[in-house]
Amino acid sequence: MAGKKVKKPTMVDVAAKAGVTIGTVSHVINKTAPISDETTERVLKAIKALDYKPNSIARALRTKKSYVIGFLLPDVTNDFYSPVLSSFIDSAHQDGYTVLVVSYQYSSKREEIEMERLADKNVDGILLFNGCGDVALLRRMQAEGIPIVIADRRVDELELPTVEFDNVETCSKVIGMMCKKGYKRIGFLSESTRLRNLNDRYEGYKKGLVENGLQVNPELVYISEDMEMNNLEKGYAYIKRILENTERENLPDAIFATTDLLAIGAVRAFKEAGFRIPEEIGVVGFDNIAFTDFIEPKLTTVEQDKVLMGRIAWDIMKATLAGEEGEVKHVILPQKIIIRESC
Amino acid sequence: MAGKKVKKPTMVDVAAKAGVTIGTVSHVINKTAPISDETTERVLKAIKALDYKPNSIARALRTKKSYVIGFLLPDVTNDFYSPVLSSFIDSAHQDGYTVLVVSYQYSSKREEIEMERLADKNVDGILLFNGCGDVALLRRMQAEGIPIVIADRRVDELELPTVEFDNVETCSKVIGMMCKKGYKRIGFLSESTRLRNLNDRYEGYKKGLVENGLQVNPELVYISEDMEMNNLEKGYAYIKRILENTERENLPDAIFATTDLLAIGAVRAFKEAGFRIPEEIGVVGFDNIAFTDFIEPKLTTVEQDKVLMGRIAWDIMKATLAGEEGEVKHVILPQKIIIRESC
DNA sequence: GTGAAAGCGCTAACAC
DNA sequence: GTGTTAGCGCTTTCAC
Repeated sequence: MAGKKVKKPTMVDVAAKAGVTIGTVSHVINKTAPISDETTERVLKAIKALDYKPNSIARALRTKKSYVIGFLLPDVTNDFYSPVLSSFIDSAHQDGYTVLVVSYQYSSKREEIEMERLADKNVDGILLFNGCGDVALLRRMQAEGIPIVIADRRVDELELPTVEFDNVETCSKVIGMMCKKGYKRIGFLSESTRLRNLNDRYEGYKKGLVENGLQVNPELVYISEDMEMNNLEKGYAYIKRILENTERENLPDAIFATTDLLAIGAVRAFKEAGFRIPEEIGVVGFDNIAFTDFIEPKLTTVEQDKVLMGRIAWDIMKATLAGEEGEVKHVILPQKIIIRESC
Repeated sequence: MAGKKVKKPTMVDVAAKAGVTIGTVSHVINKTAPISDETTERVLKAIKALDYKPNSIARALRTKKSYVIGFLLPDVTNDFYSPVLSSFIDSAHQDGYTVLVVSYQYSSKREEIEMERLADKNVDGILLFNGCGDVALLRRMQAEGIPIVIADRRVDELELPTVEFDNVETCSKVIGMMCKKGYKRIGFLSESTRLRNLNDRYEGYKKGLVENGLQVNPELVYISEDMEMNNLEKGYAYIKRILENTERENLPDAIFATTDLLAIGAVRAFKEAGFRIPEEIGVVGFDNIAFTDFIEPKLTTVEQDKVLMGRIAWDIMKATLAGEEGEVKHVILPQKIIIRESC
């Protein structure tokens, strides 16, 4: 079935048919020299007649531009990353670029390997999404001249353009909001804070407490390193355990969770134990997934505009590609607190 | 910042440094001729010294193989598509291929345009995921010799390899299982059945009823064409409306929903109306998302191995790429009924 | 305005 | 075993 490989027409064929040379054909295609209307017409007609399409590989070899961008991310499946990816692909697309997607599955080793592989594929630029990124490698690639844009993470050591959400600030505001509602013993529920943005949220949490005259109480910091369970179960199991092993007066009066799933799990555990939300315990999640509006009580949470992040990431990439001089761009996107019923 | 473009070493540089010709260099790189150990050594050393990397574009131009596959799907963000994509990328990767991802946002017009664009990008093959696919276009591309594999959809008119889930059979089995539990008025809740696999599920539903001696009752077929709401709200709103407008004896005694989200919405509506599940109303969902195990009662549903689908899709693509003759492959993957508490 | 021709970096057929 | 060389299909400089 394969192999029928009808040889595709090339410029030579078009030139022959139109009675001109390939140089002329190239010029009419790229509008790179003034060609008479009459000749242009003939060439266009030949192109149509043969259904000629320029060979992008040959063009890329000649011009050193492939119009392909590499997008390196931790996991295609993730509800946070995939909308950003999707939006990036769309934006790039509108500018005639196409996107090579590679995932490194949260492995910094794979991340490195894939960075190199992408570079070897001669992509015009690489978007690195939240990698732990070996700084030396990034520096080397930068030196080789391949444009790199970083999303969802800062790289303080390097002059690379970045886009990220304002996690520290937002979380500190969330805590401020919670304090204003009268909560005094605010807990922090999260997966491993080794992930950069989760750690930023932790920083924001602490900052918020301090700014509101509260102390950071290690007993109220619930960080689960368990990688086995999904976040839903994790939040549920964690809170349930706390509820079983803690005196009532030592319990938090509110929980700020770094993920909606975690928060929803926590809500369930609290409800089962007979706590009224938000009266006896306030809960705030993060990300505003569809379920937040559906559970009882509706979850107060933080919304992040992932589509915007994808678009900005592309804008920065485009600017970098165009070789715009001047300041390296660092865009920080705001997040939005959505107040519902749980806090 | 860009533009520093240090000229990368080419084979000529390596050849010069090793004191051989580029042909020899090419041969040691590709092991395409027996080169003496001594020369090989020298070449390798030069390669390392210069940090030479073959230019994939030049190679692609010469060999007509880019080791890039195009993956065209409706939506990167979707929980069904993205795991398949992810698994496909991974598998392809292990064979040295890389994947260009393009989404057509459920628009058959964009689907066509993107197919052509992908072909013009000189990808080695295209995986088309659940498109409505203009048959004429597919036929034309096939004739041009570009390997196409279709996932999640049949194309009866064309000799193209496909992978899909066995929706008809599975759904008919689900209905059989529900009948065996004594349900007699089984409703069907779905989004628009214009989508191929949702329609297949509808066929399976009807087949299951007939096989179990029940009649298809149009009053129990609930298809929502509303595109505004998410499925959670849609399921909830739909069932709520039914509950309000239907006499008790005309209600279904069970619901088979084509999506877990729809089912979860339905469960909520039933519970609010005081129905006991599964005693008074049985509910079955589809897809086995994390929440199914978390709601009350735990949702009976159908699991689909998306990772497997991605892998098989790649296997078929690889075989097609290799130009394997013989039967066009049509792989049909089984789904698995997960019985929990809701039915 | 258009043609001629030199390459982009590589592979592969053919000499020797 | 290794060197030579002809392209792959295109862009682009330079003549005329």
